Amino acid sequence: MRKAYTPETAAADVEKTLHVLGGRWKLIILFHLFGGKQQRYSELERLIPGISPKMLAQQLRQLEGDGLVARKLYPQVPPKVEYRLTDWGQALCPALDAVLQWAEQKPEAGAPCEEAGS
Amino acid sequence: MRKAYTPETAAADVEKTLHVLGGRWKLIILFHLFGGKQQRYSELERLIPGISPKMLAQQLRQLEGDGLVARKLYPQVPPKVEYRLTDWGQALCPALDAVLQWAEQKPEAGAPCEEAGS
DNA sequence: CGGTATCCCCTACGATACTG
DNA sequence: CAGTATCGTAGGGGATACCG
Repeated sequence: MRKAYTPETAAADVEKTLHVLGGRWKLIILFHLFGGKQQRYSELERLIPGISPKMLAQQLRQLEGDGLVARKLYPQVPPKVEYRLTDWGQALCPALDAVLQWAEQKPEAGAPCEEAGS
Repeated sequence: MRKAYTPETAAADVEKTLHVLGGRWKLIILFHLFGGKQQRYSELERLIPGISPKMLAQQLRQLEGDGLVARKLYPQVPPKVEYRLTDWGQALCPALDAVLQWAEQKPEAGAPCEEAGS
């Protein structure tokens, strides 16, 4: 059974969730990891033009801390680190798809739907 | 047929969409309008403790500009304004529900799922 | 009643230099 | 290779006062 939501609790829960995705680069990182892809730190840096090492590391740490991304360190020299999605992180995909589908439904600015009704 | 997405375009589209919901109070406002509810400005102010008139007006303007909320002005004195969701705004509900369902799936911190696998 | 206008602050973000 | 440390900035948000 689902939780019972009031406007406040529902909003707070969604807000907390969106905060997890709220970083400037997090979605880009996630989309580079969807589908079971594993990427090294330097690979992500290359795939995401414009990101600074500080931001990449920070966003990855936060995603890791929030349980979306798993970090695998190979104890060798030179160091090697791979990032992948956790099961839960991968499970984000359908939810984001729902968001995208909603965005695609947006009526054009000049569409007669909303204006006609009033 | 759905659009074709690369990691960049998908991330950018989701980002744009989440930006629409990104204000500090927007989700709270939306959840107070879901289900066809109409609310006056002062009613929203009362329903949302802590919000300042500036923020309420600003967030409503942005939601209106993004096409989620419709503003209905009754030209009378004293003035009366009612806010409701557009059809598209109401259609957000299932997408947010998908997000909430995903959030509810989050495994507990100590759960053995992720640790055991590696 | 239903808002603006103004001022201040804080945090996310960016650039750059450096390190185990 | 895979990161930290440090400094600087922009704008989103909060408190308050005022207006048609």
